[in-house]
Amino acid sequence: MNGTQGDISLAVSTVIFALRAHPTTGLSALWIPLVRRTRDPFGSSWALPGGWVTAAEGIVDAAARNLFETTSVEATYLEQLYAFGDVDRSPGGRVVSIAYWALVRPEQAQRATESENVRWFLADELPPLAFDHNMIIDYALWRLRTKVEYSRIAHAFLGATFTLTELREVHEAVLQRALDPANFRRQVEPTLSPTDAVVSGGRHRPPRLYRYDESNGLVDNGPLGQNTRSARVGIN
Amino acid sequence: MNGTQGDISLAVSTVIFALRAHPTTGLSALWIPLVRRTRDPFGSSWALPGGWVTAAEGIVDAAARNLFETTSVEATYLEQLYAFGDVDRSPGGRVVSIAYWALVRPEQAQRATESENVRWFLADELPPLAFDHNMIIDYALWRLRTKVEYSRIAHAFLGATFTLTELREVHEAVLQRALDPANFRRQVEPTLSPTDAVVSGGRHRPPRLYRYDESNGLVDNGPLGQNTRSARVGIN
DNA sequence: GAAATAGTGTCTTTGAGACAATATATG
DNA sequence: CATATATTGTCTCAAAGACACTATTTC
Repeated sequence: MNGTQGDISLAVSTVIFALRAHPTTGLSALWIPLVRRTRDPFGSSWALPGGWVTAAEGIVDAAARNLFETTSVEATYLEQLYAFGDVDRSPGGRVVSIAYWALVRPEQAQRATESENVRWFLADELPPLAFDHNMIIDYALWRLRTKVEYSRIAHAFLGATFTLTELREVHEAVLQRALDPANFRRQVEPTLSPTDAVVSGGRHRPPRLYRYDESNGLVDNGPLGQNTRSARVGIN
Repeated sequence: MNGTQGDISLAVSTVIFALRAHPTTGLSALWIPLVRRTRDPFGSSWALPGGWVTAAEGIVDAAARNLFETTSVEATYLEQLYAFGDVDRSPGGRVVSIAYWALVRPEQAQRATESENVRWFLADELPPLAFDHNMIIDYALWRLRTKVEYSRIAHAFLGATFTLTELREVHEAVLQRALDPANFRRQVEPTLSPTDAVVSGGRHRPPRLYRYDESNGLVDNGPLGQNTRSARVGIN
């Protein structure tokens, strides 16, 4: 038995976050790549990358595939955000969209090169987008900012090793406020493993490099932990 | 343009929580109504109430409708839980289910009378259920228990006015541990409005009745607040 | 006034945050 | 040794929790 519907289309869309310098302040800030639509509805508007779910793939796989196909990016973290299913959210047809949000590292972000159809926008300065995509991004931003405060999600923006200042600057970029270096250190250091290496070259005391203690996951999503995708962090 | 799929069915399922006395301890505990399946797959197994999403209704409306049709219950709180979309989660067909969770008050819970096809189970003592419904319930339980600690969601189990002991017993039932009455009072009292009424009749000092300060919502779901359904609490 | 729950007071511990002080590189 | 950031130390304040104590009703 296959239900009485069949005229509902199922799509996925993904809010992709990466950190880059803010054009005016120079500080690290959140950016999002958007794609230009080529057809109606909302022809030529900017929209979240996404596409249809095929029968042969799970929804999280569909999100990862669409993410890569539209932006050439592979995410280090990918989590379901929310399913949007109001009747009138897509003019001209009934579409239920399952939204995901993703975090990518700077190297990956560079792969989503700007083009006629892909452009990066500051997460807090978006133009009006197609469909309900402004609302979806608002919600993803809220979730990211909330989650940075009670989990180690910030790690997904960084490589395998990092200094405490680098980690702090990720938090500052996401939360949009300065954090006290001394207090920040005391909060996160117990969850980290120091390495033997330091970063020399600056004209000041060289900071130590840390790595995450992999024994605990990045985020506690309860019984759903396994449904969230986290790329393995390189062995070194 | 309608996508390249069309062989994916979209369903909703809802985890309904109500409080009732535990059969052995007598304390308040979480119960869930389940429905017996009548067809394969999983014929005669117990399953979450739910059904197909029709093209004419939003997904949250579909959840509310299925909830009522299968159990005669109207929820005071209804929130989206998660979209489950693994390829193999439903033998014999591709089904993506959007799960919701609901809280109902005791009066409403009584409307879901036991029958051959509807039975209430203790949330922590469930038999093996159809599909991935055990996992869905585990996640709903986790979300409820997490949310009780940082929001006022417990209110959805109670009427318009209540004593602090009644509210504390809701928290205790959900969290499965005793809470100190004095400390509990100090934590929640600032969010409540006292009424002039007290409850007399017990052979002890009569407790005051409180109502919620409606100026703040039950839960902060960020930019999605409006997508969550809360029944209005009666004026009195 | 005995019993039972309602409600208040108080002490301890813990964590967050502000901010001073010390450490160690480079040039 | 001047500079700049790294790292440690210390103080204050607020919230959580344990638990003693007082208040008010019914029987």
